[in-house]
Amino acid sequence: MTTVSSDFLRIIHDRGFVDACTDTTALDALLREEVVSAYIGYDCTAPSLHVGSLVSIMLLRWLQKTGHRPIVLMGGGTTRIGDPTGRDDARRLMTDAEITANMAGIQSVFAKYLTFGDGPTDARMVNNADWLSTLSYIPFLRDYGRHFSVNRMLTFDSVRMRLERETHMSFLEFNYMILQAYDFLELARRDGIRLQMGGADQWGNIVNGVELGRRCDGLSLFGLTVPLITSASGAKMGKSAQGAVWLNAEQLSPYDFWQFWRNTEDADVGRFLRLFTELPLDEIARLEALEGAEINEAKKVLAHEATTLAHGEAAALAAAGTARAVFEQGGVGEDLPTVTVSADDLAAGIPAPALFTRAGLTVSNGEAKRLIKGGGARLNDTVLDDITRMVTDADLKDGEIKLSAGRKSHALVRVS
RNA sequence: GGAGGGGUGGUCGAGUGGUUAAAGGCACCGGACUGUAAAUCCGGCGGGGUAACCCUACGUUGGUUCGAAUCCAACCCCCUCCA
Repeated sequence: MTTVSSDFLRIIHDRGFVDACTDTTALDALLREEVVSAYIGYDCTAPSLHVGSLVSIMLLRWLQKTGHRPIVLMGGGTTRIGDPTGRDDARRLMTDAEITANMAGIQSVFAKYLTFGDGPTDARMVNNADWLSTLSYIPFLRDYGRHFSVNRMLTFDSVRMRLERETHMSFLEFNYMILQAYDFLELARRDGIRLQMGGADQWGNIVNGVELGRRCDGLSLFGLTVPLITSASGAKMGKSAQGAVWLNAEQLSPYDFWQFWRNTEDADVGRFLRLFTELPLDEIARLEALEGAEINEAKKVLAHEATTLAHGEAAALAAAGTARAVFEQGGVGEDLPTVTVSADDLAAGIPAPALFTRAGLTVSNGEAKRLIKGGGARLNDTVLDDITRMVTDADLKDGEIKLSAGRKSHALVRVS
């Protein structure tokens, strides 16, 4: 491994953030000399970001902590094109209204991880719709299109994969990499941004931007990618019992977020502690050395630290408290998902499968019945084996009813 | 524009007139074993119904037939070759 001496590169190397860099030595020198502005682009394809993006967010956080300036680029313009990277079919074109709504959700995530403002190392947020949507076709082609070799573009993974698999790729999508490259040039011109970072799958797009900067303006730009994070058993990271692991509390409760980290595979604990927490490396080394059931302590630390960053310490402690009550004492906790039913409904009796669905533990009555038949459903911690069972106010214990789907998913029913 | 191939469930991929809600794999959800881990094994895996059963589904729309994912027609889209 290359020896680096700048704080930023040293830390991110040691913590396992670096997949590839266009010129480590020169970037290291630059980082020692001046405050470097670096950006990462995020497309607005969903109303929040999920843990897949968290590695890059932590990277921006370290950048800021080591005295540099992080720039968050919202892909308001490029999202209208659709990045073909890693996909073998075109994205559904999104409406401007969807993109705008998604952008608002994504912006709120960054406020928790970065300090925004006007100071030299304060983070800033920019939107590429500001310059992309006003481009004129002919001038753009003459000024920038001539720097792109189609022969070369065809060799990039994102395009080659489509060609090899013989799946359709529209000219619209083909242009994505050109626009992303142009973003880098535009940001370099506007704000002197020198470095673009991103996921390993963005390598080709990033290199295009570095080269465009050199060809057009003789700029010395840099690219750095972080590895795609998969779990030790090979699965793409980011699934919880409720689906994707979103970073917004509205999409995924802090309790479920905490649970996601608590359920990390043993083999991933050390790596995840380095990537997703800011604990000192010697402390992490101690935690990951724990054996057998002891390593659960390390998972709790991971859950606490990661949840504190995303949702604040109070939410992390509350989640831990609920988890302790539910898993270690077999009780209930305030953070469990709650559904309220009317007193009349409950007095009349609610079929158990319907109640499981209303509580969000199952998505349909059929699934709830299957859960019951399979022995995975519990009512107040007692296995429920009758799909015709009616749940009534007689089932209330201390004013609530605890429903469980499997060992890990629980919900509370209360009367309004 | 011409010729040929193809569009199947979350995904990959079988299936060419009836027991096909559609083989198999993956993903996912339960159960057992555990440590709220991994691996392994078992079960489930469109919707509604206690059930009998009903509804929806194999690119789209029509048609043939007692009966269609399977046959026919038109249309849409993708791939390959030719011009």
